[in-house]
Amino acid sequence: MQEMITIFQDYLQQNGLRLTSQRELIARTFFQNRGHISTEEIYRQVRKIAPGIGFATTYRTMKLLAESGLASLRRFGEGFSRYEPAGTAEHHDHLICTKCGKIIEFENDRIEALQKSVARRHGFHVTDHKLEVYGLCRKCRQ
Amino acid sequence: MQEMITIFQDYLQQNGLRLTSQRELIARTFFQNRGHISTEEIYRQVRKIAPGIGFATTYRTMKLLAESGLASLRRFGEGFSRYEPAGTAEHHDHLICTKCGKIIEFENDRIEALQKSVARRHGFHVTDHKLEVYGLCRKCRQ
DNA sequence: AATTAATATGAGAATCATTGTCAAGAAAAA
DNA sequence: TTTTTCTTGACAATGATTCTCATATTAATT
Ligand SMILES: [Zn+2]
Ligand SMILES: [Zn+2]
Ligand SMILES: [Zn+2]
Ligand SMILES: [Zn+2]
Repeated sequence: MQEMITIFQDYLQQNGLRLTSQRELIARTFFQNRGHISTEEIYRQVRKIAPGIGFATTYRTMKLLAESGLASLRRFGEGFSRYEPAGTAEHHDHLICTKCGKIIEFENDRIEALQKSVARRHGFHVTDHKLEVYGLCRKCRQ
Repeated sequence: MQEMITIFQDYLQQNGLRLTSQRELIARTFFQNRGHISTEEIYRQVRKIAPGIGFATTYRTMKLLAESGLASLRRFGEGFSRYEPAGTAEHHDHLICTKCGKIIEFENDRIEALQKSVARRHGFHVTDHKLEVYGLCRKCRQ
C-alpha cells in the first residue's frame, strides 16, 4: 500500500508531475477499496475526508493512476467506468450478476489459449481482450 | 429482406404499434447494410432519402428493431452503440483491430463451453456474455 | 528572499450519445 | 366526423466525462 503510493509518486515525478495531497488521498482511497470501484464512489469517499475536493480532480487522478499502471479501467456496460487495482494482479475476466451487481473474477488459461488460437487463424495479433459473462448468482437465482 | 420487414411489422402490430414510412425506411436501411452499423450512420443514410427524418425517430426505431429481436445492440467501447442483424444469425463474438477498426466475427464452441463451466463452478446461471478480442489485423501488422 | 516559471485545483461550462418532452400530425376506431 | 391512439420532429434534458480558466501552490532562478 505504501509502496503503491511510492510507485505512483515515481510515475508522477518521471513525468514532471507532483504528488499533491489531493492526489495522495484519492490514490490511498482507491488502494484501500476492493476492486471495481466507480469514480463516483471514490469521489464520495474522498469528500468525507476532504470535502473541498472537486470531481474533476478525482477524474484526473484516476486517469493518472491508470496511466501509471496501478489501476485498470473497466467498463461493464453500466454507463460509467470502474477501476480496479492492477499493480501486480494478473489478468482476469469477470462474471457479473445482472440482478445484484455481484462481480466475481476468474481466469482460465484454456479460454485464453483458445482466444489466441482463434485470433491467429484470422491473422490477428492479440493485444488485449475482454470477457464478461452475465448471469444470475447463486443468491439471485433464489 | 422482405421477410424481415414482415417480421418487424408483425412485432409492431402485436404491440399495438404501426409500421410507418419512417420506420420502414430505417429498417430497410439497416437490413441492407453489413452488420455493426452505428445509429449515426443509419441516420446519415436515411436522411439522403428522407431528409426530414429526425434522429430521435432513428434512435427509437433502432431500439424497436432490437426489441423485436431483429437487431442486436453492440457496444465496443467506442462511446456509442452499434447494431447488427440478429434475425437468424447465431451467436458470435468479435475480433477487433484497434488500428483500422476491422471487425471479424467468430464462434468457438469450446470457449462457450468453458465459460459455462467456469460460471457453474461459481454458482452462476449464464444468461449472456461478451467476448471481444482486440489486436492488430494482418494488414495493420504491416 | 523576491521573482519567475511550471503545475494543480475547483467551479462551472462544454461535450457527446442518448433519451425525454411536447405540440402538432397521421391513422385507426367509434 | 369526432374521438382516441400512436408518431413525429424539434429541441430540451440527461449523465458521465472532459475542458476552460482564473486562482492557488509549488519549484526554480535570480
Ligand atoms: Zn446476484
Ligand atoms: Zn476485476
Ligand atoms: Zn487493422
Ligand atoms: Zn457481430
